[in-house]
Amino acid sequence: MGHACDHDHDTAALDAASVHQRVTEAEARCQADGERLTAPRRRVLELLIEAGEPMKAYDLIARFGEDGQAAKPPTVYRALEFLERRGLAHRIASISAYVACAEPEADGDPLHAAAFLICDCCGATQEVTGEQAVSLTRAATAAGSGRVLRSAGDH
Amino acid sequence: MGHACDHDHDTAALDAASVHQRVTEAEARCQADGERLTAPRRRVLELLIEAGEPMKAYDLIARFGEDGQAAKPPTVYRALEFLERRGLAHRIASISAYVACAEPEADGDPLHAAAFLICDCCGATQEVTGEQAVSLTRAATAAGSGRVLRSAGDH
DNA sequence: ACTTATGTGTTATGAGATAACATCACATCG
DNA sequence: CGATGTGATGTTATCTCATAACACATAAGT
Repeated sequence: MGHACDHDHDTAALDAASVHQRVTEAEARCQADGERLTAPRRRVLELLIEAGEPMKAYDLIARFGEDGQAAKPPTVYRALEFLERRGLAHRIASISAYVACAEPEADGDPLHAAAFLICDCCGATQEVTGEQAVSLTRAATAAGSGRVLRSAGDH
Repeated sequence: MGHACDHDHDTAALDAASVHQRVTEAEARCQADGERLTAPRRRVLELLIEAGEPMKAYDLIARFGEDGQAAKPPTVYRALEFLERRGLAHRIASISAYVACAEPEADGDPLHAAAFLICDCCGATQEVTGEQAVSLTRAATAAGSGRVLRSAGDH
């Protein structure tokens, strides 16, 4: 998901401490819900948060091991499935990529609706939720200035 | 995309004559725009209209030949790319499927925004456009009664 | 007719995702 | 403590989805 354009997006680059903090918060939320943020799940979440942008599954697979060792696909796909279930990550089907949720605790429901503004020229994304998503969807459609992907969770 | 549930969706099953009519209309629109609805493109559009529901690319590939002969993947993918470009079909990334556009002439822009209500239990879909899409997106999100996928064309 | 655009046919391969099965960790209960 | 059930992991293999690359054909424009 490399950027290759001259304009700017407000990318929230995270330092190591912030990444660790967000992972720890996620762990606390899982424990509170009686779920286990196990090692591979934690590792995948960490990679997603570090990246700060959508990542391809096979990039996660390649980066999984501490020493540059790749993981086996099911390891990462299962972790992603868990993270999605817990509302900690989203799959963006239109670009076959995965991204850490920007606001895991935005509302009571962890499976909150999410929308993504995806820059057509460089792939940068921004997540929005709730009513904001609806109005941004409308605005983006009117402007034709990008793709908007919106998906609600299963019932 | 087989249905396997007991409830009903208003599926607009089309007879052969209606299919033919819609293909002919599409052809007329293409000619008017200086585009060519060539044989493979026409065939793929016909398959999509006949189906009346989203179809997987490889199902189209399998059904492509008149005599049960499969097509080669690029043949169908190229046709789909064309149909999408002309606003005659949509790709539904969340389920990796393709569907004939329900209202190719809904507005001036052939690349109109489209939204799909996808039944989580049987996969039945319904396309909506324009402002209706926005309000249905809102409603479906609130109800949690399905997936909503919305995408605007490139600029 | 010549040339350029665009579309097609074909082979091969890349990218994304999951099925199936064995094994392991852990909580719970007898 | 040990048995048992449940959920998570590791591993192999395979499946589905999609496109690259190249040769050939068929318009459309001059």
